[in-house]
Amino acid sequence: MKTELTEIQKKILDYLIEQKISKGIPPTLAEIASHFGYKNRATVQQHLQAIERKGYIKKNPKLSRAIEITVEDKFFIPRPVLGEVAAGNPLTIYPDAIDTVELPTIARMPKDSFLLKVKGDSLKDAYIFSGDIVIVNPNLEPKNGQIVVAILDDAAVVKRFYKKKNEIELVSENPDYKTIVIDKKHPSFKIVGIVVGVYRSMTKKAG
Amino acid sequence: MKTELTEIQKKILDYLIEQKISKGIPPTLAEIASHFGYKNRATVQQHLQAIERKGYIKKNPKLSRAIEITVEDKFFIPRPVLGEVAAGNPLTIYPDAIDTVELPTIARMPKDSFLLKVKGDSLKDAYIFSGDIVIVNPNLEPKNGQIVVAILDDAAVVKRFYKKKNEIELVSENPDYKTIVIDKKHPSFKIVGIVVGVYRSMTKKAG
DNA sequence: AAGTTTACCATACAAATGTATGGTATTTCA
DNA sequence: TGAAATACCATACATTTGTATGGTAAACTT
Repeated sequence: MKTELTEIQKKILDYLIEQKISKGIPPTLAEIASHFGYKNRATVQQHLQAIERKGYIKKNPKLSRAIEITVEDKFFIPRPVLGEVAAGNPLTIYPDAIDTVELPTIARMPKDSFLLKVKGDSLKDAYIFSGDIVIVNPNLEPKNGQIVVAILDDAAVVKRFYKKKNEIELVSENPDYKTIVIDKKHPSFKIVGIVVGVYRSMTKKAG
Repeated sequence: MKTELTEIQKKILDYLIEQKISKGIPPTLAEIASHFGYKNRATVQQHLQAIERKGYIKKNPKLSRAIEITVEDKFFIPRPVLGEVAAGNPLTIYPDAIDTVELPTIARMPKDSFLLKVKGDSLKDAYIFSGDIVIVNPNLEPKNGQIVVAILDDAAVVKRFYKKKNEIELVSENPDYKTIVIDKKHPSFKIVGIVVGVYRSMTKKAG
């Protein structure tokens, strides 16, 4: 049976998965060491041996970058959904996770991103629908035309973003909803982040 | 602009793509050399330089296995499209053959599921669009109404599945496309898997 | 109190790896 | 006919890489 990983081992495994997905190739020992600030590769080597002993990875001896990740269930990674966000009219973000989705690893977002569940159909024409999960990155500067999550008077909306001279426009793709225009100095307005991906699970609805 | 690759260069690029998809990591020079029967790595080295010069790959100097494939559409190898394959084929019957997916050469992603990129808009009303990536599970029995990936005479389609008495119906959500009806005994028909999720990256299009 | 696991460090070394350089033969093209 | 591109070969070399070995210190069992 699989033993539990220690915190550090977990972090290293996470890094392996992240690198494999984002860069396409697993890192070398040296790269892992450098990322975690280790002064030599032997430290990493020993951690990998521990992780392998516990059955989470498999190493192909002598070959470079030949770390195989054997926790295949990890194809879907459970992630907390932080709240619901309105595509139509504003809705509140809950402080705690309201749900969990199993996100495919391809959709694996940079660490700083989070998930929100979309309610409403105002982004219909941008191909985002009620029930979809949007992946939000809070650390990107919004560019005109991008879809953003914004907070307006304590409620969150998903809209297309346009910066004008003195104000910001939040546009719905669906003509049924009016464009929101906000003065740049509006006190309770804040861009939460940019929608970098959309995921929808099909397993429930079978019709 | 990109220059044409020679036959051998093409074969090497194909091998790079195949390895990247099946093994997860690009091969080393030595591995390529051994696969093609070259006696030394310098030969491969020169071919890679040529391929890079022509813009199909990018190499990260000094790092092992650091071959980046820059022709990203090639990540999914296009399979013949129903309509085009046609030329005398019985398949020309189905006029909506334009709707296809591109199958990865070796769809051997993590154990259970693999990814397909959707081309065409026949599933528009099921909220799946051209460019979306669908996650396919080959180990589930298709139920009526579920969206499946099927192979029909060397081309792959994504459609909603309905089992009738003697035949199988593959229905497009988009009324522009006609329903495909296949006899259950059709020799070259095969269900590849069930679509369990849809993912779309928003990072590229910015308006 | 003694043993084990975890978490690092340092040094050492053979093999793997990418790269540089120079050479030969064939084909392609102006 | 001659230059250029292609397709190989061989040798050489500095790094990179994986791995082995030995050591220290803290934390956690038993």
